[in-house]
Amino acid sequence: MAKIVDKNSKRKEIAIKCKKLLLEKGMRVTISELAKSAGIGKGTIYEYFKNKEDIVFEILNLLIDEFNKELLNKLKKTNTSFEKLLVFFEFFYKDYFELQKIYKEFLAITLTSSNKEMKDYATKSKSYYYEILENILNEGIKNKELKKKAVKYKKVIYNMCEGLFIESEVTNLIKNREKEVKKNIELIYKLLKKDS
Amino acid sequence: MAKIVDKNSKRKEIAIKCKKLLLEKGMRVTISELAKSAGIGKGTIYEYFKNKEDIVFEILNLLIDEFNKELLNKLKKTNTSFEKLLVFFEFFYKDYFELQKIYKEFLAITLTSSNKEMKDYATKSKSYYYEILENILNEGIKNKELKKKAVKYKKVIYNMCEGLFIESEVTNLIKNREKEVKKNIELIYKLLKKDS
Amino acid sequence: MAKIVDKNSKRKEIAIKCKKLLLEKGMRVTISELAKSAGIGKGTIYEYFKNKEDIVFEILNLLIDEFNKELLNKLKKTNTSFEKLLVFFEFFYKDYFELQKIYKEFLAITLTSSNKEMKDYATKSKSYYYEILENILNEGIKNKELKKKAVKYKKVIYNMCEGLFIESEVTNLIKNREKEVKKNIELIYKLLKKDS
Amino acid sequence: MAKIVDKNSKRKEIAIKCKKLLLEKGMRVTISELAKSAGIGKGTIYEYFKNKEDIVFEILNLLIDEFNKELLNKLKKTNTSFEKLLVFFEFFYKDYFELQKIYKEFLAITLTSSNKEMKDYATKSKSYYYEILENILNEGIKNKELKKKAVKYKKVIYNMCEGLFIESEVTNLIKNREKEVKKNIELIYKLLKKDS
DNA sequence: TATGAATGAGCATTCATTCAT
DNA sequence: CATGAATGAATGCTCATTCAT
Repeated sequence: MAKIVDKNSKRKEIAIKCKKLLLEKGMRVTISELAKSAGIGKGTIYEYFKNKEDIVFEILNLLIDEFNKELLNKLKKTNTSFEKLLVFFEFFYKDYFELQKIYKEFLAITLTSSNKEMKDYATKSKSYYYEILENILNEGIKNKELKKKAVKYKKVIYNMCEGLFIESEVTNLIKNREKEVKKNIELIYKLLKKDS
Repeated sequence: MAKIVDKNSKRKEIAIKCKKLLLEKGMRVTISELAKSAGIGKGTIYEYFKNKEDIVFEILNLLIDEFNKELLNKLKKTNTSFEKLLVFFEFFYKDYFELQKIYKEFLAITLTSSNKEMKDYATKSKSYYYEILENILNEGIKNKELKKKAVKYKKVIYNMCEGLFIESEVTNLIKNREKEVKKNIELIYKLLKKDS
Repeated sequence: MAKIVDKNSKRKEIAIKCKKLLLEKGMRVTISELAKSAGIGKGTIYEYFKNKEDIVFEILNLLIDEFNKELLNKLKKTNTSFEKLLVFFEFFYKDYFELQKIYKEFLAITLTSSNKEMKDYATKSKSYYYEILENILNEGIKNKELKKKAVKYKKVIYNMCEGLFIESEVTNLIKNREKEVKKNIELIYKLLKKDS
Repeated sequence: MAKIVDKNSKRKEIAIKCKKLLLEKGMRVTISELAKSAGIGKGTIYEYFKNKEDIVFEILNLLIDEFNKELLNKLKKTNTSFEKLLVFFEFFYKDYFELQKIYKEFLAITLTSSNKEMKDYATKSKSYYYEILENILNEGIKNKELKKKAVKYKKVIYNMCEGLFIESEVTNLIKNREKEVKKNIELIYKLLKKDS
């Protein structure tokens, strides 16, 4: 009998080994490079992944899973809803520096190609963050920190931050992204604060 | 001196002739195609433009200038600051449908490559829109439609819309983009209205 | 000795299981697919067959054996030598439709690669058909249907049909292959008929 | 002004330079090899040919044109229709040795892929040879060498030879192809001779 | 004996850019 | 000034075969 390999765990294993290179090179990384960085042959990649997109996607998933786990951890350690909001956004911009590069590539690809799987993934992913945001806002409402209608503003808040991310990547208008994000969240927050 | 002016006007002339093709084919257009559509030789492109980016960029400029001109026209025909806000964003999403395709590609490129010129351009461009937005908000304040602090929210408003654009392109979460944008602008607007 | 017999019968067994797939996919079938269709591992193929050619070849043998058996059956049911001639050729063109696809691929490979085994096989196979044809013609002579020299024309007859097969596959000149073959056999037949 | 090149004559020129290599390597030749053998860059091939098939096809055309020209020359130098028949077939088998290899590849390709252009070409080509054959037979009839109905046998004759070609390539049954062809043509000829 | 995981050679094609004319 | 012919780097993917278990 031949060695039996758990295809799924091997996928993960390869993905993990390729993580660093993808973060360095972005989508421009070649299959050859990925294979080398994983210490396997080019053909082996195709034993575990359908095509280049498939492996890049797997690594992306890996990174985002890590990110989400840590995000939840960080959120637990905060008290007020405002703090939570800040953590929510600063986390991505400040702590997960690596992920931003990939996220940019992900955005770039999803904006130009119309890959259904990526779109589905983005949908699922964004829904997840909306949920977290909703929970934060609802908690704030419950704690009398925020007006009742605050929860309606989750899209405003999230997309403002997304927009700021784009702005900070695409223009020279933002010197200090963390400050800028904080400042604008504060602005919104002021309007949503109870008794403002 | 005369030469430089000529060079510049020829640049414009070529760009104008290539406008349609760029809108059709997006950034994937080839130099050969552009040259043919301008009725000139491939080599001639390189007499007037440094490289492919340069010409694509020139055409982009042209398109955005047109867009801006029409935007100002539309804004003149509106009355309240709220109307103006709506026009400001709907214009791009609804009326300038073609431009969106290019804009997506522009975003995709600027997000991944770090082309200084494109960044400068995006900076200039965004500043310009911020200015318009500021004017709208100031006018609203002057007309007692908006609270005094409303003007501080220009970044919130703009980037929320940018974020919504991304969301509508990248996820399946938005069925009707115009409605969604309107809804969220209304939400912000409520908070910024005088006596809200 | 026993082992060798086992090896051989296992070869046949595998070949039988792969028959359908080869007819479906032609020579472009992959070893993986063949192994799967035989319900065995890829490596096991190489226990029983030297290489891909070897297994494809074995299956081909199998198919042609079947063909030959049925051909003889059909021939038994005919009376005149002319009928037999028609059956002989129409059988392949009309009844064994699937086999033609493989035969074409077989021809293509044997024409380009110079595989000794395939050549030997083709030699054996063609000799066999020549023999059948010779028998038919001799019978016709015995029955006073054909001139004595008719048997010399076996190569003329056979290869004319082979040539017509190629023509019908490679050009647009033949609309109805069966008719064309019949027509040309008739032409030859007229010349070979006793008292023509 | 740039150097102006007659695309069509350059095509021919490249094809001529690649002729030898194609004859040596057959369809398995690579674009790189062809380019090198023509002393040009790989990309230049694609300036003059749509794809690999296109260039191979062009070279094939070239070879067959040469062949046809020489064939007509040879035919002029013969007297009786029987001689002409022999020349017609021996020419290909004996004199145009190179062409056979390519013809085999051509057959192989046309048998497996269903390239419309190649099929059209084969149709045109075969029609041309049928015409020559028809002329030979008609001349023989006019000269009282052949029976009137002889012309009907052009397909029989041609395809018999085609079949013999295949047989000689694919089996070991034919030691001396020229003799075999001659023998079988003689057989047919005897039947078609006036007063046979 | 059976397996299937691992392998890597092999190849057509595109296109921005250059530069000789 | 204008041209367009020439270029060649760059890359994803397949699949027959091997061999460790």
